[in-house]
Amino acid sequence: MKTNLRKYRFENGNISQQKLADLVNVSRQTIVAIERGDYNLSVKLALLLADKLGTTVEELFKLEEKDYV
Amino acid sequence: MKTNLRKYRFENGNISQQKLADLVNVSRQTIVAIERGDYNLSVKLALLLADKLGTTVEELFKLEEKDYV
DNA sequence: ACAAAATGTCAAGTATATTTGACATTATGT
DNA sequence: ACATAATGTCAAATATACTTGACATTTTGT
Repeated sequence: MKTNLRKYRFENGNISQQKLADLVNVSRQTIVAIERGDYNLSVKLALLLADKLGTTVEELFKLEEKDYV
Repeated sequence: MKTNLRKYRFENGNISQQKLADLVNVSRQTIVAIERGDYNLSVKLALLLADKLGTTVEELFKLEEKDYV
């Protein structure tokens, strides 16, 4: 699964990892892990992130070939 | 988090839990748990379900008041 | 140049998503 | 009425999301 969380984090207020983490109530390490990719976060967190960054889950996280069954 | 997976499952080809489970490669129990609600599935599975049911994650899963920080 | 903020990364612990198996109940088709 | 498919539910095991803490490196502002 690919993500452009980092891109949206910069484009949307240029917010720090820590600040974003606080906004959605997770640890900074979780944000780091998500940005690093290959991290299958929960849909609730994905919805919160999309909400705070003013976008959609589909825009923030994209399935790759290997993800489809 | 609220879900209308069940509604979409019926409206979209009237597919059985087992068949949907097979489509996204999880066990039927996982589908049951998701439909029962209060189940925080992974975003990858959410994206797959939305894809197979021809809708979006946002349409399939909605945050509730208590989910917002 | 210096201090402070932001980021990268490792490791160990806790919470919970997902699986497997099994059985009971309810719906559906013939 | 009967067989089969679909669903509800429980319990135990495994995989993994997420946390906490700690330290090093890089970036940014003055």
